[in-house]
Amino acid sequence: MTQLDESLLSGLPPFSQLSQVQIREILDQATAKRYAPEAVIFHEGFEVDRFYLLLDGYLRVVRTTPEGEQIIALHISPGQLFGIAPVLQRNTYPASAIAASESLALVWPVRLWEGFSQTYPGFATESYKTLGKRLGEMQTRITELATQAVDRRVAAALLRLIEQSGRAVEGGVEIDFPITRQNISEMTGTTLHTVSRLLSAWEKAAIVKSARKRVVVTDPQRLQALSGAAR
Amino acid sequence: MTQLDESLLSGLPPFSQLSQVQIREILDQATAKRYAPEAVIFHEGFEVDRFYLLLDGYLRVVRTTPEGEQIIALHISPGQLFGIAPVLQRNTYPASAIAASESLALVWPVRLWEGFSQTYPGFATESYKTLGKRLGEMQTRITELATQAVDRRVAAALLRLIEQSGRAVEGGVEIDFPITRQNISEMTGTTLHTVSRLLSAWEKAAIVKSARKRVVVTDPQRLQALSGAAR
DNA sequence: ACAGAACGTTGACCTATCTCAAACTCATGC
DNA sequence: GCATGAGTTTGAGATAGGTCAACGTTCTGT
Repeated sequence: MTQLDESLLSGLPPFSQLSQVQIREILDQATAKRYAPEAVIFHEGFEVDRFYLLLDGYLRVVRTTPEGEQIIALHISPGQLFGIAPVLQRNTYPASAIAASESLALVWPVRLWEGFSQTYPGFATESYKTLGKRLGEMQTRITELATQAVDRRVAAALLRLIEQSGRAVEGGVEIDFPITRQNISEMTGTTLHTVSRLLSAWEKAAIVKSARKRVVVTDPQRLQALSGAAR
Repeated sequence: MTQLDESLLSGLPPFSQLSQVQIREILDQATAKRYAPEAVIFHEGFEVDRFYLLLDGYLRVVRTTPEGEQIIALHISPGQLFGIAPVLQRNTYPASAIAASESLALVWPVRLWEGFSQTYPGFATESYKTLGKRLGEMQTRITELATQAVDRRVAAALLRLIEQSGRAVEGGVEIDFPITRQNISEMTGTTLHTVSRLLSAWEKAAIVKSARKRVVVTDPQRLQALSGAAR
């Protein structure tokens, strides 16, 4: 196992207030793990035994209905803690995490959580912030699902994706991981067919450009307008 | 201002591990406040300056869309902490709280939060648990909104209501606060018309009995079946 | 006791979106 | 380099549930 470098963590919010020595301690207790696309990192309903930090790649956090339909609760981008169910005093994961692209994460056993939050200033605080953001986002999702038409929801979802995990390419911003029509439909509570039709229409209107598993937003302005943005 | 009695808090989870003396301290810093039905307790987007414990009554936690539509995120029943945005390091409330019935709450200034969580064992932990439950519930809502038909969502919403705030009456369980068709539609992302039609149909089928602002579930079994319950 | 408002019901119609179906296009592994 | 399957596109038809409209019922305040 190669020694991990302190610079991996020093810039990240949960660790930014810590000394080199402290970061070293934290790293020495971590294991680095690599996940292939579509690999399951943890399973909904399973005992919470680890918590994670995503170093590289992207994850989908997914719930599966009794009928086997999936819905994507949120995406995780590099630098974020995830699987932080321990903060909430939960002992099972509320959703599954699946690698959307080749991903690299640090992993700690859950028994270290308590110590980390007590010993390292900012660590607990940052996790709560993360949680607060996610909660807010979920509330927004609920509001959208309850009140907005499909086209708006899809537009809003795409905007959120390029916001959180966009990569500038010539002619626009690309979603930085493989994403299918099906995936997008699972984020917005619709069908892949409807998503396909919308993307086709928007491609004709030069708002997006898409190919198999790839989406580039070329005109965020117009997309924003389509999302019914209130600002 | 009348002196508050320790027994108000001693049975409640956030305080159950505390001594009489500690509970006294906490109470002495609290203000009791009464709210008429439809009174706004705090406003979405406003500066977080207090946190609350509901002693009696029921609240709706509500978000308003730019278009002015409301959606009900959750209900608060007696004994629950609410307005606990400080846990999440937020400085604005993510939603508004509105009294559904005549309600009574204890109120503390937000600056006491830190001290409470550090001084009183179990206080912080319980708030996290509450949060964890709400997060889980929200995820369930999202899943439902994204995948279930309206009748199932309404059935599930009614079941949740009688679960969390049901009162046994002869012939069934009644939702213990005034609730309109409009309210139910705001919980489920539909219209008051559709809710009215569903309730009418279910009344004919002897599953519910309802009157103006009142709903009694007479056959939870059948409602459960309608909700597409997976257990 | 009455007027007005708030809440609820019901019908007719319309349309956004889902379902079903078929065909097309890549990418991958053998 | 070809076959297979995963991902995507597009059409036609069906329908759940929203919209519009009108009316009924119960509560509230004066």
